[in-house]
Amino acid sequence: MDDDRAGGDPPTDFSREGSWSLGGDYFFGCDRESSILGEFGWNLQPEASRELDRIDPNFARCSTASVAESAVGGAAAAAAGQEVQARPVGKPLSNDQSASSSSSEDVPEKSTASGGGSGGKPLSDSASKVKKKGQKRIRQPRFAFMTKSEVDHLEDGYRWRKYGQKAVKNSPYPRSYYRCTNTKCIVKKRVERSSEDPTIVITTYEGQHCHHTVGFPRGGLISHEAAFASHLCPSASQFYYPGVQLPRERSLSINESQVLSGETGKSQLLPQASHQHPADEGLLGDMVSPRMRNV
DNA sequence: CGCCTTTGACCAGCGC
DNA sequence: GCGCTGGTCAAAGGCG
Repeated sequence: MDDDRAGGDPPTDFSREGSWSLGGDYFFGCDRESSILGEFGWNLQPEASRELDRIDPNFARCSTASVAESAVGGAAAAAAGQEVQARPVGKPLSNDQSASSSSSEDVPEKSTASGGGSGGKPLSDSASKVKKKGQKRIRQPRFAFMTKSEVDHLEDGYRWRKYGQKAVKNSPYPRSYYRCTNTKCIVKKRVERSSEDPTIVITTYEGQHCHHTVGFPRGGLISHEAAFASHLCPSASQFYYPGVQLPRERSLSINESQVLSGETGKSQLLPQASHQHPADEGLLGDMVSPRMRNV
């Protein structure tokens, strides 16, 4: 239940997030994994994938997701030793059309130069920013997942600075916007709670880190630990990756309807690792259902 | 003192 | 064309 907002009833009004919703179903296969992950800055060894396979063959194909997610939330899940339900997600795509409109935004950084960010404004130059008129905001690769946690901001090995918060329509919980504190890094992430299940935190990452994770000044564990944990936490799901278009079949292997209705691969993975540090509560809570969405 | 959070306003994209 | 909503900016305040 929790994990799913059954039937096309997106928790947080994803449907509305045009830009975040899929521009087209993009999944990628294992081949892409590493690259994808790499793009996101989640550098994991191939073993991770294998590890995953070993743990749950069913997810083998989705190892990518697993890895990626694990890099982020998986760690926590693993650490916390909580249940992990993997489930791909995708917004029902409306097909090509939608793809055309919103997906167009993710045009690789070419479009713009200025847009990218270099910038003009002090802090915000990040890539996907709203630049001048006429210039579209550039979307970075994104993926989202749901985590069961009491804390909104889950630690993932990087330092984030909150730069905004907005009330979400149809949800009593606000959505927070974070940006990587590394000046050279343009990664951003959004954090919001499911309106249906407050215990679920929906985190969406955008962009890729161009640096290594860092320790937490304020305490917490470091990336290594998280990464390690991630290996133990195979969560599966599929990635929606804007830049990669996968074969239809693949993208439909777990179709949206399933996803939305929560019927899908709701596999529960029980990470045996409990490498959790007492202070890690904030560390990516318990991954509930990773949802990779395009962007 | 530096960094981070909060918060209101502004702007752009999208749907109707 | 208009209105709504999402996303971002930037000033102010708080905390370590």
